[in-house]
Amino acid sequence: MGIIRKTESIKLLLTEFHKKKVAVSVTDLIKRLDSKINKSTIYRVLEKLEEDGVLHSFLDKYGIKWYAKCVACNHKEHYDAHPHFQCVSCGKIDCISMDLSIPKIPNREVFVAQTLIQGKCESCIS
Amino acid sequence: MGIIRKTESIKLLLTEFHKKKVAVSVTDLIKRLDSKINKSTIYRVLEKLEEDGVLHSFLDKYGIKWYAKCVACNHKEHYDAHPHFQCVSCGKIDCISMDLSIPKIPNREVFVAQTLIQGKCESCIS
DNA sequence: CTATTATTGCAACTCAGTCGCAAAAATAGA
DNA sequence: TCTATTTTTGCGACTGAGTTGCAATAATAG
Repeated sequence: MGIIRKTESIKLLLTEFHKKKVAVSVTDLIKRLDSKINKSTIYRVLEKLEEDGVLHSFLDKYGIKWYAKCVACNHKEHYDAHPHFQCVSCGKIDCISMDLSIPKIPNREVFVAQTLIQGKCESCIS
Repeated sequence: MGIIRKTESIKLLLTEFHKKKVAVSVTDLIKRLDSKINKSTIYRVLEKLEEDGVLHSFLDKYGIKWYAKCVACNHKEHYDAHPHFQCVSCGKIDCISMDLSIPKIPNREVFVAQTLIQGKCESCIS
């Protein structure tokens, strides 16, 4: 169902994603917005923004949840076909605009494929 | 460094992977071997077997840790280039023997790519 | 402005995974 | 085979991400 009322928490969280082009981890949001929004609220708002196709989520290599702005997603088609890149040095994650074709597998019906690429980002290559 | 001594726990855990070709979640192993091996020991043994290149690990769509037997891995080259397939109905995970090429990305140094494919397995397609 | 309904904060909880430490088990060497 | 050494195990307590129920608060319709 998603967002019905425009609340302060929702505005604050949307601002976080407007000012950053990269993905943001929920744990990071909780730390930074601690004085302003409750942890449960953060989880609940992000969940709704994902339902609305505003954000998409995925887990990093540690199983931590991240969110990023959707560009081509909406609430009908929300497949996150693009891969995510996590820097092993600084931990930062970017959405890579690259359309990895979802592989077909015999005898199985494939819905989604999530790819997490690991390596060093531009700033961390010394 | 990996396994140094052949203990009962190690034998038991190796048996679990010999009799199954599919991946096994740590939580499942803990439930099934509860009376025989302590939870901490299970985590520690699996970690060592991964160091030795006997098993490889990955996280499923819920962030839960799974292990599977390595076929072409060893302690020097341990890249898990193959994708994993998780059935959204029964939760079972298989290693798919398909060599997805690791994508190259401009300005970044890429080490590993992990792909989790989601869909319905043969038994769950109705 | 008020009634209704969605949203929030709070505190307590769940559950996977980790850690320190003393006890037990495996191995090497005599 | 026995003993000393070192690894491995079990235990219990802990950590930290994410969830839940509920009462209080805030947004919206009318």
